[in-house]
Amino acid sequence: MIRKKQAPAETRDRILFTAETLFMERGYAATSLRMITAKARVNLAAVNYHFGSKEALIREVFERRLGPLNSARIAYLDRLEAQARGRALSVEQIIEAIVAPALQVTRNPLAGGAVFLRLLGRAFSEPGDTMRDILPAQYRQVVVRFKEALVQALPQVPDQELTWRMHFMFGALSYTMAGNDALKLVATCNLDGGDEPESIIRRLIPFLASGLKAPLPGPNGKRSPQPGRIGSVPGRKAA
Amino acid sequence: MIRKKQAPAETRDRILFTAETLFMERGYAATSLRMITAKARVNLAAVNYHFGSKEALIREVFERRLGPLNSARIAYLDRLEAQARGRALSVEQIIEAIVAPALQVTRNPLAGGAVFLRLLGRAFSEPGDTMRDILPAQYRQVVVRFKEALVQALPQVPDQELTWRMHFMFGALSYTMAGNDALKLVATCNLDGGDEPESIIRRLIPFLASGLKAPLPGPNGKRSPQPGRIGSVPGRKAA
DNA sequence: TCATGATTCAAACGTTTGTTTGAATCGTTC
DNA sequence: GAACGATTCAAACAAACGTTTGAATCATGA
Repeated sequence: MIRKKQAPAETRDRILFTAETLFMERGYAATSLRMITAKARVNLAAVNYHFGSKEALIREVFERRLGPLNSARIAYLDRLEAQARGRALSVEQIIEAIVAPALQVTRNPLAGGAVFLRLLGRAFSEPGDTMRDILPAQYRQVVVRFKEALVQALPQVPDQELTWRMHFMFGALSYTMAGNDALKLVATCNLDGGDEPESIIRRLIPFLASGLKAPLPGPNGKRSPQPGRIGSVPGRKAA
Repeated sequence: MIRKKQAPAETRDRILFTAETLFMERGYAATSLRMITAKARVNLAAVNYHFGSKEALIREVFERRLGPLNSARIAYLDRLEAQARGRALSVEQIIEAIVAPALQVTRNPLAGGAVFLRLLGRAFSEPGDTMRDILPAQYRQVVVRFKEALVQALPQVPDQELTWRMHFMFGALSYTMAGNDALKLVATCNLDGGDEPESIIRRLIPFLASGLKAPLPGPNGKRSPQPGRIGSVPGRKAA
């Protein structure tokens, strides 16, 4: 007994799931609605019927995943702070509140699995007007909340410096989540067994924590520890 | 007296320059040849005449910039090692050899300026077969060379751990170079005067150096300093 | 001055794009 | 079982895509 019609709302979900994968594999602009509907085995017009347009589809792909993920991050941080009872959290704990919910996503295929995280990592460097609207709206709350926590944990780091270090952290984070193929480039040694999400994160947290806690350039911020102008050619005549 | 024909090879260069900008602003797949030729004020067929195809154009855009940049990085590292006369370089020096040539590119509009670096940062997370061929070929030499240098500078870090830390470093680096608009996201404070390339790099180097030099998880690498399984929910019942 | 090769140009090529249409088909309710 | 809104379907739409063509135009050396 084969069903000729799928269950209601099943077409919608299958489009979302397939689009998520294809956007990750080939990018937004390079993925056509015909690829999505063919792979999802739904009619071409179903996308415009259920979502209205291609842009509305990609927006939906992100919002249904990013909302819960970022809410989990904030909830994780809330619980840590409640446990600390007023004492400042460690930098490692704060970073853990960012990456642990993401790790849980990779463990749960129903929440998007690793596919969505790779898509998310790529979205951060995808240009175009589409992402410029979606990401800031979804992330503003998280950024403000974690910035406050980091100010508590690192009171000696000036505000502007901390903002940049958070920027660097999000860079390494989104790049790592993208599971970039350029990784194979760096891998001059075999990474056997060390590339599961959990072990990656165990390596990433100390790296980021040390970066955030890096010593400041100088007491007054005027001079840099290394002498000379950065970018100037080191003594050619000495060689 | 207006010239009706441009100087030879001027059309070629104008296509390269305009394509570089548009690929940066809108991405590869979302940029059409008609946009490029219209903005460059050349004929549509000029692209296929001078380059053969759209894919050959993007390849040319990258290769003419990336080759010199990576050669400069290796030359910079060579000079530092010659100056050191057998002594191991500091991690900060090695990182400087990576970012300083990039900084010089931003100072020289003829070498691509900041436009190419933003394009490059985005290319690392752009999917598709096109980039999968170009980037590894252009970067293999650099990666091997700098890995050797970092092994010297950080003999206590295991090979596999160092590979991952280099991966994180390239992540933060390419993300920063992309000058991502998500930066505005993190900026809850004003970054007045602190966003020139030079001052960004002065902040980036200590961050990355501290990350690379981060303490190892444990003497045998079995246990993590923070107790408990990462990703597990911190005591809900305690809150 | 004329012939030659390189380059530019307008126009068209065949595909593919996102979107729309109107009829067919479904599950549900009366 | 008839009627209904919701959904699916094949087909077509105009627009934009990368590419090709053949004639026009250029710079150059004989």
